[in-house]
Amino acid sequence: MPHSHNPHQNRLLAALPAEVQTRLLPHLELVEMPLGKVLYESGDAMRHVYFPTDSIISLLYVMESGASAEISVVGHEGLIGVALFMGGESTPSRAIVQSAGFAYRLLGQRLKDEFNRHGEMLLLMLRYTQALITQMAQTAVCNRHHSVDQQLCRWLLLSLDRLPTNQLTMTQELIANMLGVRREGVTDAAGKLQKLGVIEYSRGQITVLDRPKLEKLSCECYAVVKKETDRLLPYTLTSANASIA
Amino acid sequence: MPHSHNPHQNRLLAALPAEVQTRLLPHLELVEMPLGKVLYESGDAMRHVYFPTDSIISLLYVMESGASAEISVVGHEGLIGVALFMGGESTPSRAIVQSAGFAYRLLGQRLKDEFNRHGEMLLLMLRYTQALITQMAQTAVCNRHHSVDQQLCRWLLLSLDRLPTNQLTMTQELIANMLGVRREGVTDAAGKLQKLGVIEYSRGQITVLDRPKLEKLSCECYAVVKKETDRLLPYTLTSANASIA
DNA sequence: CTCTATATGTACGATGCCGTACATATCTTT
DNA sequence: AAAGATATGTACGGCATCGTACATATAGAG
Repeated sequence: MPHSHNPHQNRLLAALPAEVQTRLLPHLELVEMPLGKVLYESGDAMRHVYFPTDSIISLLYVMESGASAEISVVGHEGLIGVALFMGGESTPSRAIVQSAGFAYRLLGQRLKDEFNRHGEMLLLMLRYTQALITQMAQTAVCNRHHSVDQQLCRWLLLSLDRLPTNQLTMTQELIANMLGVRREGVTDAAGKLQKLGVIEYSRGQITVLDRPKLEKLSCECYAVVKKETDRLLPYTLTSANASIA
Repeated sequence: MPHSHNPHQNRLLAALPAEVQTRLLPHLELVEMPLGKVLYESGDAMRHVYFPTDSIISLLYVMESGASAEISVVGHEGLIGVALFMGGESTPSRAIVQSAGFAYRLLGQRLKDEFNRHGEMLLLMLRYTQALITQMAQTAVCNRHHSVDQQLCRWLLLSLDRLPTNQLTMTQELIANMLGVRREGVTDAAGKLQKLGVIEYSRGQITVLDRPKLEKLSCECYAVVKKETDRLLPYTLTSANASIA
């Protein structure tokens, strides 16, 4: 599918004032994001931030035991590398491509240069960071209280929102790593959804057939995150939310 | 215990350059934080930020079902109300006093005024926010993979770090709400720790007798959060980390 | 000093997920 | 077409936690 690439496919880049976009454009580099690529490891100093378009990146925590759990999902609504401008430069998590696609890359220093102009870029990035915080918080809650069945629904919906189609390329093994459960647990949960006619899958290709039912089967966590993300990230930044004062 | 209060008892306030401290001082209001007081509810617009000194505040998520789970703990190392400067003004969580004490309160507008001077205040607040993010992420992981026994240890250590003594005033019922488990589960876990001579408790008074052993019994999550918080929040802000560029 | 509220202890079946083992199905390579 | 690799299906005992019920202990109020 040879479709054209455009920075506006990322919601954050699209929301920036024209002036900022013009300044940044020459520095935005389109990069391919193959499945499984690690953008940074736990503790790595980050050189770039990434604005995904049709790719999905997972923030994954890998424990001493080797077990893992997804902290949050980032797609065209956000960016990878908030630690770069939050001041820490690194985080104790891994950023790994969960669904192949593209992203625009920007040198960290360029972003900071833009911040130092004291314009709207910083404010937008902070708002996005709050959306990310919401997602992490909800992940914590979900891990505590909801069943694997519910969590799978939440996870599928979060992924779906970040893809142009209703098809996910995603093995059950991979999903299990993200949810931090056994692969067999995902098999069971996915089997139930298939039996209900909600999804259809085979060898890593998942098609969502009945999204409304998927939302009904999901826990409240999906809706909370979605609603808050939409609240925090208007498609265009208006003067109303463009000033810190 | 009639000890004197001082804004420097909060690590963030203490780390600010003298010039900023001088400016803020007239606006910092010492307020009492009684156990159970709700600083803000989910969705509330926040008027103030709070810098705890010897109090501990929980960010708690309350689900539709009424079940709850703690997202993060905030004490003298941090502040309550990051959403105020991150741009969202509210969050889908409750801030509730988990351990009584005091805090300094600052009108949100004063904080934003200080931010608009483009000084070090913003940078320090962002660094703290990253520490908070780390704690939330680790909570998510911990909820997924660790036993109630381990989580209780982590939770006691996080609380202990924010108190001046090794005594916590904390019923098992309250701890259960924070961890998002049954009260009986906490009774069991606490009973084991008492049998091991690690803690001693009765009717809401917990004394930690053997902190090293408590750390050994805890999962890695405590150490990860502690280390990252210390990395991100030096006790004094130096020029090395005072500039976004 | 008694009463009552609060805090903690104990028990037990139900359940959801785990660890493990192995079977089956589908794609890829040769 | 055969062989190997990958993905998915199924089964089963084990265990942590849950939901529930009830008992006991301690503090504070009257």
